[in-house]
Parts: sequence; C-alpha cells; structure tokens
Amino acid sequence: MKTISCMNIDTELLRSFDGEIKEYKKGEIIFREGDHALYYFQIEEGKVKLNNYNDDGKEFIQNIFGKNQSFGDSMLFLEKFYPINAICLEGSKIIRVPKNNFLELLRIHPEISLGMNACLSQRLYYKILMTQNMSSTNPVLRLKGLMEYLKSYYEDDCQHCFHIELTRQQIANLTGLRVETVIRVLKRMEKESLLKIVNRKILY
DNA sequence: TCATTAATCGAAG
DNA sequence: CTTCGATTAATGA
Repeated sequence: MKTISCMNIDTELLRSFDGEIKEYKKGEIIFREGDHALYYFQIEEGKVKLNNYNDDGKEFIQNIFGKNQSFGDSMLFLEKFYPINAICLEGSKIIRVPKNNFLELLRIHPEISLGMNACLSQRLYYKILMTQNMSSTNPVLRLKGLMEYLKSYYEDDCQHCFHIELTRQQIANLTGLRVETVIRVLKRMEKESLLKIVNRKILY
C-alpha cells in the first residue's frame, strides 16, 4: 500500500513568481527559530535539517529533507514564528519564493494547490505515526518509527533495501536517544533481521 | 601523512 | 538507558 508521493513544484514556475535560487554552505542557517515564515522553500540540491534545542542544549532534529523536497510549508498559511531552525547539512541550492507570490501561484494553479494539500496531509499522517512511536520507551520502536517515517517519503517499498542516509548521531538526535544506544540497538535489530547493515550503511 | 569527524566498545551508574 | 573514556575507521586537505 502506497500513497501518492509528494510532488515538487516546477522550478521555472517558481521562478516566474519571483522565486530566487540561493546557495548555502554547509552549516549555514536558512531561517531560525523565532523568524517569521516569509517564504516557500524548495531544495534544488543538498540537504537541510530542521531542529531545535531543549533547555539542556541537547539538539533535537525534527526532520531532514533532501533534493526536490520543500520545507517549512506548514507555517506558510499562518502568521506565526518558526518554532525551529533550518540548517544546511551540506552545500545546498534552495529556491525561495516570497509567501504572497506563492499564495498567488496557488490561486492560479489549483491543481498545484491540491497537490500541496495531499502532500501536507501525507506528511501530517506520518508525523502522527512518528510521534506515537517516539513516545515509546522502547528504543526499537523509536528507531522503527523513524525509519518507517523516512521511508514514507519514497515510493519504493522493498524489504531491507532502503538506505537510511543519516549518521548515527543524526538518528540519535531524531529519536532522542544517545549515539551509543542507537548503535547497540541497531545491531540488535540486525540480529533479529529487522534491518541490514552493510559497510555501516543501514538498509531498512 | 596529519587532522577532523564518525563509529564502536566496555565499564559503571 | 546514559555517561565517560578510549580506540579505531573513514574522509579530506
């Protein structure tokens, strides 16, 4: 069973609505917690993480997006401040469309607007599943929850061949576990054939 | 090769 | 499960 995967919007179309491509270096901040949501962002190249820090200073990653994915859209239809930071994990090219232009684009292209609804809907659905799994005290469930979540962004659903392209530290920051715990639990899961590990790469 | 970053491990709490 | 300390592997200049 697979749902429609999220579409990305044509670059030229975004450009015709004053979309501009910006290049960011690794580690550069695209927006930070507390900023107003003023743009629609779509990744042309690179990777971006959305994170925040708890009061102990421990990083918690909300999500990591890659090529052709958009991010921060959930705040686009509200007058709110971002509750998270967006930081580049590598050199990236990102197209940025001013909010009002983007809303105009949606008015003129209803099919894109509908597609976006489908996309937001799907993300919300998996986010709920993710949240449920993350509230578990069982680390295996947290890791499985995260991997299912990541897998939901891609259509292919073969067994143990989806490459989790995250470092163990990033997985730890996404699940609220410690790196060592992630490593140990991952190995245990491999023994139970819940996943495969080849050259340190995680295949789920 | 040197330095930096990520992955591992073992022991203790 | 987390923390600490220490080692080893991988990557890049």
